[in-house]
Amino acid sequence: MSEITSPNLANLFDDLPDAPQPIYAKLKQAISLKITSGQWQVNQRIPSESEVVKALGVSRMTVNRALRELTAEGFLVRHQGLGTFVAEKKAHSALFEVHNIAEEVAARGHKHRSELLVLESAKATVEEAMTLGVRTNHGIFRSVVLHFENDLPIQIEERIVNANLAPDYDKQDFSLHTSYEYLMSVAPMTEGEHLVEAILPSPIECERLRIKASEPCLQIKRRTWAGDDIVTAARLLHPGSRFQLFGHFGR
Amino acid sequence: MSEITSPNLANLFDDLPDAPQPIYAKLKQAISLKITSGQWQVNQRIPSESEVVKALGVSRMTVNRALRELTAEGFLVRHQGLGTFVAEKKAHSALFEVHNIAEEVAARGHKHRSELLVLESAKATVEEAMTLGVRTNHGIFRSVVLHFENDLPIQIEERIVNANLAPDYDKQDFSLHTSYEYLMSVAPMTEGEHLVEAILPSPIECERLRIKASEPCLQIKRRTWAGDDIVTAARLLHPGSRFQLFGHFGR
DNA sequence: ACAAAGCACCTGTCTATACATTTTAAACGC
DNA sequence: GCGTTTAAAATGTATAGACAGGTGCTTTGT
Repeated sequence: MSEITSPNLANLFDDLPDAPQPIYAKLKQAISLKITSGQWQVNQRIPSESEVVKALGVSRMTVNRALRELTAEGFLVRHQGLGTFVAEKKAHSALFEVHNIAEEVAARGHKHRSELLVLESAKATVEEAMTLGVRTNHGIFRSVVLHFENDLPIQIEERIVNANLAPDYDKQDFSLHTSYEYLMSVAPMTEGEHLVEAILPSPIECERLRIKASEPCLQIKRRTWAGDDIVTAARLLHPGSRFQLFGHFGR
Repeated sequence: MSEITSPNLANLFDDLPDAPQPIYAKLKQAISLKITSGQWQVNQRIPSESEVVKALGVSRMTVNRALRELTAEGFLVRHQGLGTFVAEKKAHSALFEVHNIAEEVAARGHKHRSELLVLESAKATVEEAMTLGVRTNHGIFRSVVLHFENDLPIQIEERIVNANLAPDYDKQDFSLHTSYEYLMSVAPMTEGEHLVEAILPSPIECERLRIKASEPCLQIKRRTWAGDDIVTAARLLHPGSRFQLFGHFGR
């Protein structure tokens, strides 16, 4: 609850595809985009319901529904009498925080850094197109990043990115933000799937992770979509001795 | 969409604590109770919004909110023009189906069988009480079951069960139903958490799973609650070469 | 000066109404 | 009898209005 002033609302609906969808859905999308793109910072106060009503000429109940659902999804925190604020944690990491390893490491009070090992642009091979689950001959980016927690390797992140949706992926400075953060800003994910396995990594990977050849690793393969388009396919490799997944479900 | 008739609504608010809470919340609680208690079966049609309005004298928007949120939470499925139905799948298995390995094996068209290795009744040790997260000196059951898929070991299921909630756990025939199925029938879970790790199993476990000592395994530790009471804590061990977890998330 | 009351603003909920869209079934025309 | 139209019912969304309750600032009273 640091900021009290509310951001401008004139450009709320910018950069939004004008696919026919309900007002509340457009509002949700616009607001979550503001948040994931970083235009609205964590703990910043966002416009009140009545402000949005006045600015956009919609009903308060419609705004209320959008804000309520975004709150349930973890984007926002609301306080009666005070206002609505951008939430600390991310919605989709309610189950698996590994989306953004930098954030998770920071949450444990540890130091995070990363090394960019590979970053290249290419036409997708047949195999990569299969992995992405898209029609062939898409332009793609491929990146490999090694993440550290307190200078100990914690994750190898291998990623194929749909160049159509993230045209500037190769121009990013991944020491400033993770690839996940950049991808969320240009193509916020709406769906995803992951596959979790226990494997023995390759010798090269063992070396990079500084582990013995016999140490099992958690491998998470994940594909994420924005609408109907696949955004990225990632393979995350964690040393079993330094990492575990935590999940919670409840009715 | 099998049943067309709607269940009775007179007793909707029975068995509900009359803590001061909003109408929509009471409705949600009452309906989810009908479902988890089995009074409303899967795929059964539930009363329409207007029926609830007439029966309970509340606004349709209030009913709509309750049903909409329960749908988002996976309890219900709604079809415009048709009605509202009890959802097929359990909410918590949307991510991890390993709750019921027998069902999952059957879904793959394979043969499932299991061997009961250990089944004993005891007072909880301090360590077990810690694992269960309850006050000490609870009566518990402990079981170890080996599950096979097509006669190949696929899971070691080690489990501690709260005897207060499942008093007849030791009298079950686990060749007829899995422990998960029995526990769901006597104490339907409302919450759970799991911890996923890649580990190297012990020599005994390697022998039971018929794997080499160097083969990594996926270990899932899971605790589940029914209301405020913990029901069971389980440790599930899967050979990495024969098993992977699949999850899906979407907005 | 200081405490109390008042007030503005915010979220939370509930209601009543309206219209759109989808589906099924009944009524109708031939 | 068969295809078409129509109507009813259900969900989906949007609006306007009302009141409750929480928070913080301002005004008022002493």
